[in-house]
Amino acid sequence: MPELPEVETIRRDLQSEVVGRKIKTVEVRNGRTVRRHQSAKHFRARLEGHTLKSIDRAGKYLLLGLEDGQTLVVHLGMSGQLQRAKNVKVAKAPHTHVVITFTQGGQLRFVDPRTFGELFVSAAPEDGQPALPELSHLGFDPLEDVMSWEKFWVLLAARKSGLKALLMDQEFVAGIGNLYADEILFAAGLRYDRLSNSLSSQEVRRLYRAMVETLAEAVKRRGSSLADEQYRDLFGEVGDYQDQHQAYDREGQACRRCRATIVKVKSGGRSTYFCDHCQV
DNA sequence: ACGCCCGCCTGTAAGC
DNA sequence: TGCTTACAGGCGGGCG
Repeated sequence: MPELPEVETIRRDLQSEVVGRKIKTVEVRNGRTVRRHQSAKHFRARLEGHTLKSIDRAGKYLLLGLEDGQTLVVHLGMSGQLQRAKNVKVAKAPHTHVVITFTQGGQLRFVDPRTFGELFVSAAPEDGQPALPELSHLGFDPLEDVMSWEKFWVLLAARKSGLKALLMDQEFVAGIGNLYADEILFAAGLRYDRLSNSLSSQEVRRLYRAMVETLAEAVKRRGSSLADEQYRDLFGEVGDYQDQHQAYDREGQACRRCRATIVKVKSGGRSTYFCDHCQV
């Protein structure tokens, strides 16, 4: 499932691949993907003829800035992929829902079997108005918005939530999903159900450091691709970080730190993997 | 305020 | 072998 490291990997590649390109045509092959818009026609009309100027990221959202101030927002959901097709004649993968054709330089394709992903265009901000009101609910970005651990402690203490639920709450911190929440909590040595207002200063520092370092290392490794997952980068390549996983999808295997057995429980309907010995 | 569940989806895999 | 069920989970909404 694409989380912050996977989205950031795609963002960096998009920067060299599509910035400066002009959109000639947009084909919507599955209207559900552009469900925020009144119609596929409306979505197309806002993009055609415009040039991609910048690529940013907010949590798990990709922000493709256009020269007129609009932003094409992409969320990959569970199974979304962006594919760079240099040649428009290359056969389209099944579940290709949106195809953006550039005036020169091929296509950008959105493929998404489970259709949880979406694309929408956010209007250019009016004078004095904030950009991207659709994403105003997002909390801080763990890689972009650096903060002191003391500030992080204040944020944690203001909540009385289980740590995993809090890490996955996009209004608290943006970009962490089920997989990286488990990896971060393993690295921090903290259980998923520890309450956020129960941490010592040492534990707060460990958690902040684990969050930043785990995500940064996963970006370096171009994200995680598991056997039953869909994640592929812009060029169809898998990531390398799955080899570094300490907890996620390792039920019954030996903890790489203490050799105890990694256990799996359900929490909030989601699978949670942890070491009952290392994580307290 | 918080935990938990559902519905939205499809592909894969386990179970009977 | 073949059908049915479970599971994967991001997100928004609802409920207790």
